[in-house]
Amino acid sequence: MTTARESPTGRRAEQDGAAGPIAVRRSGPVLLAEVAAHAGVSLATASRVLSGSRSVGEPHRGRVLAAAQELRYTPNAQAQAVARGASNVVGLVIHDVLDPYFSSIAGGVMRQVEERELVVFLASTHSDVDRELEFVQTMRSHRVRALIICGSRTTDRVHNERLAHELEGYAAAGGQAAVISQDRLGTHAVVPQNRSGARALARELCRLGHRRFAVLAGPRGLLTSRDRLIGFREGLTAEGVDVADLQVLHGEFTREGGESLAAELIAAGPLPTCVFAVNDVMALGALAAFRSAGVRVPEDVSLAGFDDIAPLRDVVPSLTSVHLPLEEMGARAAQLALDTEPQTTSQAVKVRAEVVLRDSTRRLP
Amino acid sequence: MTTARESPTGRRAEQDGAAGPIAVRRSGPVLLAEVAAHAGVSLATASRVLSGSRSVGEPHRGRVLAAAQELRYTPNAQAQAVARGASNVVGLVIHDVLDPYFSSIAGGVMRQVEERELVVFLASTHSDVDRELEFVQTMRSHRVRALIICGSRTTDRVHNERLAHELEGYAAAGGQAAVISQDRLGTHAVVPQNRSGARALARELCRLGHRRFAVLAGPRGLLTSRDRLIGFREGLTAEGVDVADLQVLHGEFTREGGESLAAELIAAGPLPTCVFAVNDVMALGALAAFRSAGVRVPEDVSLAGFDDIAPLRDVVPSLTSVHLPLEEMGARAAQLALDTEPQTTSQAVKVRAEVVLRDSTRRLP
DNA sequence: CGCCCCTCGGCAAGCCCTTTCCCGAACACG
DNA sequence: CGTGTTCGGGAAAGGGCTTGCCGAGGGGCG
Repeated sequence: MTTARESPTGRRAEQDGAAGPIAVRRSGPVLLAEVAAHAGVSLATASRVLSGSRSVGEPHRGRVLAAAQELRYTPNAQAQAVARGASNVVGLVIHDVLDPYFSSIAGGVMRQVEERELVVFLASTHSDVDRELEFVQTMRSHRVRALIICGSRTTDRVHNERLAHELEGYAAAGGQAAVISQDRLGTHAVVPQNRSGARALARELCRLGHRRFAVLAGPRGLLTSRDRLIGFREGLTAEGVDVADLQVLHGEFTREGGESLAAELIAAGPLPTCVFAVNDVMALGALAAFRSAGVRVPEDVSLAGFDDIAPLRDVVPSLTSVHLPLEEMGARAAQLALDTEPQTTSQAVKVRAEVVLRDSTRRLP
Repeated sequence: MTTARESPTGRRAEQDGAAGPIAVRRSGPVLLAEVAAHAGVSLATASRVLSGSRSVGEPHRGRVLAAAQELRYTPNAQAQAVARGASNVVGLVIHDVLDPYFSSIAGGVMRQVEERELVVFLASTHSDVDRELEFVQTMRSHRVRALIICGSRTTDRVHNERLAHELEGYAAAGGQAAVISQDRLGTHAVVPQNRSGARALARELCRLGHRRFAVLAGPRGLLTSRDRLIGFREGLTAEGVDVADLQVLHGEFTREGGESLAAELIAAGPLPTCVFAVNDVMALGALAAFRSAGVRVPEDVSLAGFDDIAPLRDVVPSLTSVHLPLEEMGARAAQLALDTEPQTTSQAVKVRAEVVLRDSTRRLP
């Protein structure tokens, strides 16, 4: 022991002779070369022992291992990635970790990633399309082996094209990408059945006797919101409800959005018998708004959401929603990106949406 | 003026003889050398233009930029990190993304990280101490510039020592670390006032007239749980409540844990007037258990938690808890790790905990 | 007993960048 | 017109690691 510091790895410090205010730094990480020297073998041998790329005879093997342990050697993963030409990191781009929808998906992705002993780069866009683009760049620059993007498709043509372009660039550079909630990007895709889910929900609500509805929708440009709205309309029509009467309010895709839209709805006059918030986060906001306005759910108005996010478990009244297997969606996307051979044609996985009727929607007499 | 075409930067495929814009789409990322060749300048010049490390004359500058754009060049961040000897990634180790406590903290960390244009490696240990250790290794191996660990200290001496050892190794290799909820590890630390927060809570509950309490605690070895329990006891004592009567049940630090402990409590016989769950996730579990057993909160029993996690907003009755500024804690930890000069003595930040009385705890007549 | 093949170390040439060093050209000034 | 000073560009030396290739030794087999 105690020899750890004397390794003669001369840096370029020798040049400036005595004049150098720079001390003998040698404080950085331990190098493979030092391990090799310590063990009295060549660099190559040390490398082979530690990365197990080829068998190495016992005497040397043991010495290298011992040296590595003693010196507390940690391989430089960056350098390894460069040398091997392949990294073991996965990129994950979501809107926001704080949103249970995204954190559930992230959870699913991470499970898969961990199983394969990879690491994940997490980036959150906070719903900013430019940041999304930027992150694809970043991830590509880090040469992530797989990239999973969980955004929401918009009608913004320019952005869609740019994104597709970036992803194509990423794929051309040899990466695998999977996108959740978006297709037509030339990558693997995991897409929930927004439309048919909403349609089924409309049907169930109609069967409970509802005829007058309001929809709290997200921004107009958001396809997820739009699909759900369209599906809901279709469902109503199929049940013989006149969709001309349907009140549709557009707002932010957030809790605050739901809250203010619900407030608006209350202010606007007589409530419909049932309100459909196109996602659960908005539904929770709406629930809060109703509660603080003294509107009882479901007695005064029924309320349904979409996604079936985790925090719903603890809400009273329990919220009717359309269940999406969020973790599974994340996991599936990760599998697509990680287990598919590059160059394979991209797959699109449809995820089933299932209506779950709970206490927030009552049967009308 | 030489045509500068002589650059023999041939790639491994040099089959198409003279001239011409590059047509052969070699798979894999575009290299800096290709950009340089395309622009007709040297590698060094291209590098300087793209990383802005030194001024480059306009004619060349423009050509390099154009070439990079045309070829869709993306620098290899890994190689850059190796060459520069510094990476721009931050490691974040938490227990579980799905747990709102951790995702809030993660949110705070990410905000700071994003502001600085860095990226984060996220790892979740699922409360497995060995994985925690392993991840510190991994992060170190990736040479993350800063490492933030958000675990919970246990009484497991061996593990604590190992962790301290790993972190010391990380620091010795030049990294900055900050730990949330743990101190004495020789790193920066952000620690909530668990004990005094619980003490204050106990006081408030006593002032509401409660005298008979039960505590739903986490695993015995978890210091976070233990500190809160101790603080709670202290608070009770200060208010003249005999802690010998205190029922303490230990279980998992999760929703299920809270749920089954509450069920146990119910089964055990007459309920105390107030139950303190040492964290909110457990409190939510307990609430569910009470509800399904027909025990009304707060009429039949008062319930208080700790942490004030986000989903609490939508729970009825609104839950009394001890507020911790979770996002801020994450942000603070990130700041400590990112803005402090290496070699500085490590700082410990105490985070204030504040009792928030809500509807789940009623005043006794 | 000789041959061949197989195992295992080591050298050195990569991987893709950055950065230092150095030199020629361009500019200012006396 | 010479000299000093930028300034900009190229070549080459790293940065820490992997790996193709060669050669030396050792065993199995004919």
